[in-house]
Amino acid sequence: MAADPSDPVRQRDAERTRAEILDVATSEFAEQGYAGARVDEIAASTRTTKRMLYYYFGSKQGLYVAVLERAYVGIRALEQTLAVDDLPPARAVRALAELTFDHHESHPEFIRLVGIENIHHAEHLRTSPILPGLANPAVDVLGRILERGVAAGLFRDDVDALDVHMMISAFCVFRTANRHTFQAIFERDLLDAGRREHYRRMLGDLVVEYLTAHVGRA
Amino acid sequence: MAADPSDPVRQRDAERTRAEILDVATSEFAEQGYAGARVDEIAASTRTTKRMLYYYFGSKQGLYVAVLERAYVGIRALEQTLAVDDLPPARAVRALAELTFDHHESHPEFIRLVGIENIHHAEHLRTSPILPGLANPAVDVLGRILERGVAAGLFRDDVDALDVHMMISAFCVFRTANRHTFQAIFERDLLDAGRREHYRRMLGDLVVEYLTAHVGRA
DNA sequence: GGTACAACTAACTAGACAGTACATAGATCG
DNA sequence: CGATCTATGTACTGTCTAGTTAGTTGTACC
Repeated sequence: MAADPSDPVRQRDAERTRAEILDVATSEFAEQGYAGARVDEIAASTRTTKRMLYYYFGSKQGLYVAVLERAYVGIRALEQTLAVDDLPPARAVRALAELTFDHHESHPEFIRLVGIENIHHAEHLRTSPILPGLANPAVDVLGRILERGVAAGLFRDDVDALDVHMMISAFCVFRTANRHTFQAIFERDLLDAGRREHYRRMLGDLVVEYLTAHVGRA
Repeated sequence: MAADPSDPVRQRDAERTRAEILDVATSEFAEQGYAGARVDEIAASTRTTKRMLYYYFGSKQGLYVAVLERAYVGIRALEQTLAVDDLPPARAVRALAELTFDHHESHPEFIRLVGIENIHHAEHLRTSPILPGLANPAVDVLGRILERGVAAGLFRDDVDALDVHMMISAFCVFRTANRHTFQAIFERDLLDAGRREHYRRMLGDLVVEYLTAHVGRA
């Protein structure tokens, strides 16, 4: 539906047009994959035309990279709201894990984009000037929590922040990313609302039990 | 390279041709995704022509479903070799987790196919007449181990086999599936040979510590 | 040794797709 | 109130791509 006829006085607004294209492109790429997404389809779902898409983003790939960048930047901004430095270590890891859990659950399109990007060996992510160097608040916070936990003799010391981040991500990403094959094969919907608390606690237990195992005993 | 000229006497062999097409299609689909894979490209990497591909599989989608079916059937067959019923429960779960770990590490194209299938909401998997009903040896074995563990008072009783299977899969799938974005962002190769044992032990610890946490104490 | 069917090939086509040439209209500022 | 630049729209194109048409050749069996 290009050029909405119910809006006869077409206002110019570069930022709005850009943002609208990015919104539509995000869901189209997340839904269809990079190769499966259609530039014409994205343009048609916009109040503007395909020409604008090339005007602002240069190419299909340019648009895709812009979508990826915006998605990552948004998540990193959210991670920065983390304030768990006064919680005891075990409580803090659990809080962080649960924040990741909640975030991934409410941003399935981000998870899908990451999955798609992995299919393409992260080649687009790598070509982005900003993405590879983006700061990682969650991992930094995790690093400080682990330090405190190890210093207090509560946590094991043979893992680093990246390992624990990987554990948490793996659980949360799988639940969203592999939902469909899991349901088709096992007839269990991992995102069923009734199971949500179960999995949330399971993740927290998993991480905390692992970190505190056999420490101070034996 | 259709019609290899170094083989002047072209032998007819339906099974070989079929299998060769499936081999090539498996890597092409795993590498490029469903929409990104090119039928011409698959045909060109075969000793036969595109027409044969349609002769045997009807359509691009038919070929893709056949690839998926063969991949799943292969894995299920491998899972059936599991024999851990005489090991003590904790040892048995660890063995099963490590088998999944090893398997996923050595079959990245299967992991990729599953990821691709999830992008498409498992619609192809669902249309397959055999895939949704395929038996699941790993989950059955896991169920028996958990029963033994709970009965012996060693394991917690608030998880079922599917939950534990999910935990194990999540860890193993993430390591392979998200390898590229993880490396691009954190500069750590999750499949680095030097880290392999670390992650293998980490997975075993994770699952066993979780299952045995607070049981028989408190 | 002929016939019938399965296995196979080459060349083609219609439609889809990313990308573009060219024209024009709103905003901004003198 | 005109010059100029930014934003926008229409209509088009060359190429790629899944799928097909119209056959030919090997092989098993009578």
